[in-house]
Amino acid sequence: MNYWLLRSEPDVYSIDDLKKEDVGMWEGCRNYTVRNFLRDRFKVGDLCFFYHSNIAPVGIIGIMEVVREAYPDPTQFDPKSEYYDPKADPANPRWLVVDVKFVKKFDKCVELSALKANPKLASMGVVMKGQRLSIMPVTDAEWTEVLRMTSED
DNA sequence: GCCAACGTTGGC
DNA sequence: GCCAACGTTGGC
Repeated sequence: MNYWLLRSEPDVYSIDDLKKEDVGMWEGCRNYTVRNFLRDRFKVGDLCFFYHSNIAPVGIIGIMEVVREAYPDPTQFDPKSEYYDPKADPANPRWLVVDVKFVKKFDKCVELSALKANPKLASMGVVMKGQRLSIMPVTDAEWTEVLRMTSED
């Protein structure tokens, strides 16, 4: 199984929104690298960090689990959606989603500044400059280390 | 709101 | 297939 980090702006979709729904569709990814992760590497049972971007505090706020593997993102065909893609072909969809289930919300956000300050996480995608993917793989070691940080004071 | 960095597009 | 221009992202 794999570990992932999924970014979302809480304005658009927050961990509290996911908690309310319990199972949510991770919609709106419009990047081919991310699409390929979803298509090729996301498996049921994979665990994901939920990362809040753009609004303070920026950082990892909880955990979710993949409960359904990749299928076509319905928003690409919906002209009313902000994710509508006029070039998307229903016979050969470009964009995919997975379903994720709420697992837990951390008592305290593991902030980006704390991630950056931890030398063990120096190679973690999210702390690296210019790394803008909304979905990134997380290594076993990084996963364990971030979890350890949630129990720090 | 700014800016750096990167992905995507389109002309050639 | 290259590459410049443009758009978008995300942290601050």
